[in-house]
Amino acid sequence: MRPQQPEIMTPRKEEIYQVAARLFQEKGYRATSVRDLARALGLKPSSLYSHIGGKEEILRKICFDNAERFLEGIGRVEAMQQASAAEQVRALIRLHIEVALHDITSLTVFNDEWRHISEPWLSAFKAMRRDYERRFRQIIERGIEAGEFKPLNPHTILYTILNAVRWLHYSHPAKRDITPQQLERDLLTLLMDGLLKEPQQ
Amino acid sequence: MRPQQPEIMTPRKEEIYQVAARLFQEKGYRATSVRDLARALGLKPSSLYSHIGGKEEILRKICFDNAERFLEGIGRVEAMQQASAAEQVRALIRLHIEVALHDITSLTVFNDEWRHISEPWLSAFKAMRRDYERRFRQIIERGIEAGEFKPLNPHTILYTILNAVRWLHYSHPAKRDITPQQLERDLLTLLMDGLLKEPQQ
DNA sequence: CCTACCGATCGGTAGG
DNA sequence: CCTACCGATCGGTAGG
Repeated sequence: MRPQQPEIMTPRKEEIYQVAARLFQEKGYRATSVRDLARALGLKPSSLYSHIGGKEEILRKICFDNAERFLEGIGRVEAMQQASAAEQVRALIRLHIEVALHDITSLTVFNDEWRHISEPWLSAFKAMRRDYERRFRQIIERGIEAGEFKPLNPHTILYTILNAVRWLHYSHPAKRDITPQQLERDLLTLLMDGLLKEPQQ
Repeated sequence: MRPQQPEIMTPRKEEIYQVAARLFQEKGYRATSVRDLARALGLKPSSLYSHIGGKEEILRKICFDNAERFLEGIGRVEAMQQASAAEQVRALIRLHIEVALHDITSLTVFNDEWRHISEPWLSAFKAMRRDYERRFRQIIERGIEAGEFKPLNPHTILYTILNAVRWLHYSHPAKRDITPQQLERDLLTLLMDGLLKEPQQ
C-alpha cells in the first residue's frame, strides 16, 4: 500500500521535493499549482514530469517519510525496557521536538496536508497514525496503572501532549529568542509536571 | 477592514453557511468547490449567488466570527479584576473548551482555513490573532512576575496551552466516552499543574 | 528540458 | 432559483 520508493534521489529531484514542501507549507497543497512549483524551480510545468510522477506523489512522500520517522522513534522508545513510563513519555516528547527542529517545513506539510492524499494511500497513512497513537496511549496507560501518572482519561492525556508538540511549528516564529535546549526543558516541565503524581523538584 | 455585516441572516443563508462550514472542515476550503456546496444544498451553482457574495465571503464570516468570540472572551477574563493570573488562565482554557464544544465545525475552519482569506481581510484577521495572543501572554507574564507560575519562557507557555486547546477538535472523535466536565477537569489539571509553582491538591 | 496542447474544472455573471 | 455561458486555471500528456 505504501508507495515503494527507490530511496535514491537525484539532487534535482531532492530540490524539487524541498521546494514543493516549502510551497505546500506556505500556501497549502491544493492552493499550490504545478505551475507555481515549476516557476519556483525555473522550469516549464511539463518539465517537472520527467522527475516526478505527479503532484500528489510529492505529498505522499513527505507524509509517509514523516510517519515512518515517528514510528521508528516510538519503536526505539518501546525498546527502552528498563525505562519507567515517565521516561518513555519524556523520550517521546523529545522525539517530537527533534523532528520539528530537524525539518519544520516537511513536518508542517505532514501535519496539515495529509488529508489531500488519495486512496488507497490515505487509508494506509491513517492506519500508521492510528498505530502510533495506540502505542503512545499504551505507554500512558501503563504509567497510570503503575501509579506514576495521575488517573486522568488516557485519551485526554494523549491528545494534550500530542497537540502541544504536534503543532510546535505554529510557535516557530516565536522561537527566535530561545535555544532548543530551553524549549525542550520548558516543554518537558510543563507537560510532565502536569502529568506526574509526584513531580520531581 | 472587517466586512460589515447586517447580522440579520435569512434561514436559507444560515443553512448555506452551516453546510459550507461542514464541507470546508471535511475537505478543506480550496478543495470545496462552489458546485460541491450547491449540490449539498440541492441547488444549481449559480443560485447560490443570490444569497452570498462569493465563496470567500463565507470563509471570512466563519473566521471573523470566531476571532470575535475569542476576543470578547479574553475581554471578560481581563475584566476579572480580583482574579489571580492562575484563575485568569484557567478561565481562558475554559473559554477554548466552551468554544470548541459550542460549534466544533466552525472552530475547525477558523483554525485550519484562515490562510485562504485574501487581502485586505487577511491582514485584519492576523492582527486580531496577534492581539489575542499578546493579551494572553500578558496574563502569563503577570503570573510569572507574581510568583504564581514557574519562571519558564512565556512564549513556550503560551503556545503549549494554545496548541493543546486550539486543536481540541482533533481529539473530538475520541471524546465520545468522556463528558465535557471530565474533559475540562483533566485538561485543567494537566495544564495548570504543569504551570503552577505550587499545584493545589 | 522544451513547445504545443488536452479535457476537466474552477468561481462567477447575464438575463430571466 | 433557473438555463446558458464566460475566461481562467487546473494537472497532465505527446512528441521531440
